Amino acid sequence: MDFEPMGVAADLVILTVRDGELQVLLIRRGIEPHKGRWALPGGFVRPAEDLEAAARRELAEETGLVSDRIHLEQVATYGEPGRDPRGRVVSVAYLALVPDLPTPVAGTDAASARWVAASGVLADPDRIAFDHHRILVDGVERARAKLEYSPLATAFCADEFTISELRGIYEAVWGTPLDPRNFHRKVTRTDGFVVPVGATTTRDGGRPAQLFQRGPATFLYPPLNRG
Amino acid sequence: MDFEPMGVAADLVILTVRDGELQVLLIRRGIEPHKGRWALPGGFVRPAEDLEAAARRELAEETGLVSDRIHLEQVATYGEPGRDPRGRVVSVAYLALVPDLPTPVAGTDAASARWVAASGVLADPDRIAFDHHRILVDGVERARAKLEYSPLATAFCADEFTISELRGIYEAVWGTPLDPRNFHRKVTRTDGFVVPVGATTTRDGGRPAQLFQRGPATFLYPPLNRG
DNA sequence: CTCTTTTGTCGTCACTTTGACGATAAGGGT
DNA sequence: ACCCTTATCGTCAAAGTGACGACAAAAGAG
Repeated sequence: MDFEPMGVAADLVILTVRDGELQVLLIRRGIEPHKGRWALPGGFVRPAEDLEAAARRELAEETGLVSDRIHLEQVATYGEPGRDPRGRVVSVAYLALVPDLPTPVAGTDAASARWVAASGVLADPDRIAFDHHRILVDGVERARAKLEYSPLATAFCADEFTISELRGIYEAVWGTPLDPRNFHRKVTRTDGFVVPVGATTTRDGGRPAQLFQRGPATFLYPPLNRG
Repeated sequence: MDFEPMGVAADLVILTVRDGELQVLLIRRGIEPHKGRWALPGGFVRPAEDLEAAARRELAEETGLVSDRIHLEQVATYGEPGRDPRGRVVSVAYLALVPDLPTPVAGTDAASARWVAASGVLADPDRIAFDHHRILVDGVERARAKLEYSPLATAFCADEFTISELRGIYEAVWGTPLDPRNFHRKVTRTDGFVVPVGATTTRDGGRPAQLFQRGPATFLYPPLNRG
C-alpha cells in the first residue's frame, strides 16, 4: 500500500510579554490563500529538513532571532482535510517563547509582521486565517500550563531579571494578579528555579531588587498555582 | 512557493493494564520495510481522512475496539528525514488507553498483534522498528503525566471498578506502590473523580468493595502525586 | 462453625504548603 | 525630611500529605 502525498507545514505561535500583556506575533499574508489577512508565521517544511529545523528557520525569518537559545516546542499537528485551500496540508504547530526584544521585528518574508495582544486575537476566532485560531488557543494554553510546573517563564525574561519582572510574566500569561510576597517566597524557595546574581537594580522603581538568572531546574515541584 | 509532498502516517501507542503491569500493543510487520520486526500499529492517512479518524481506524483495525468511547489523544509528530526508508514520511503519534479486554486482539491487518510489557520494550531501544521507541517513550510519559492531573486512569478500567482496581492502574503505570488508605482518601474526596454506583463486589477477595464509575471531573485538583 | 487471611475503609497525627496580610527596608522625587 | 513605590521578611490559620493504627467484612482452612 502506497501513500497519498500531502503538504507538511510548520506554523509558529510566537509569544512574548510586552507592556504587561501577552502578545503573539502575526504576519500579514502577502500571497494567496488569505492574502492580506493576518495569520501565524509558518511555511512548508523542505524536503530534507527536520520539522523543528523548519520551525527554527521560520522563527529566524520572521523575528531575526538566532534561534539556538530560544525555547521552541511542538504543540500539536493539525490535518483536517480542507483546512488549506491549496490541497491537503498537514501543519505541525510549534510554540516559541521569546523575551521582549529591543530589536524590532524584521521579517524578510512577511509583508508585515506585528506583535498583537493575545487576548484580542483569542477573543475573535475569525481574526486570523486558516484554523490558526485553534492553533493559537492550543499554544497559549500550553504556555499557561507549562508556567505552572516548569521554570519556563524565564524564557520570556532577559538573562537577568527581578522577581517582580518574573511575576509580571506570570500575571500577563495567566491574566491574573499574584500576591508579590507569596510569589517571592515560592520562587526563591523552589530549588533551582532562580539563582541570585549578586547585583541589584532599581529599574522598576522603589527599593532596589535583587537580580536573578534562571537556575538548573527543569521542572517545579510543587508547581505554582494559577491565581 | 509550492510544497514538497510527503507521506503522512498515524501511529498508535495503545496501552492497557493487564496482570498488574502496563502493556503496549505491538504488531509484527507483514511487509517491508522492517518486515518481521515488531512495531507500533499505524498506517498512512487517507486523502480525505482526518488525522484522528485515521488513528481511530487503525485502532479499530488492530484491536477491534469500537473506538468512540476509547480515549485517544495526539502525542506528537515525528518527521526527521530518513526515519522511514520509503521516503519522507511524517508520523503523527496518538496515545490510546484501553481497558483490559476480555476480547482477544483480532487484527485484520496485522500478521500478528500482541500485548507486551511496556517496561521491556522501553528498556531496549532496538526492540521495535523505525523510531518507534522514541514514540513509545513519549507516549508512556504522557500517560504517566496525565494520570496525575486528570481522571484518565479510569480509561483503563471497565465501566465499574473498585478503588483498589483504580489504584492498581496507577501502580502499574507509575511502577510505584501507593498507600491504599491515602489513595482511597484522595480519590474519594476529589470532587467528581469517581461516583459510587451503590453496589459492591468481592471479585478482588477480602471485604466487599464499593463499585464506582468515572465522575464528571475533567481534571484533578490538587493532583495525585507520583510515588 | 470458628479461626485465619485478605482486602476495604475510617481515623489520627505530625509536617508542609498555601493564601491572606501586617510590617519593615531602601531607593527616588519634591 | 517626607512621601511614594517597590522589595522582602514574618505570622497565622487552613488545607493537604504521608505514615500508619484500627476495625470491618468477606472467603477459605481446619
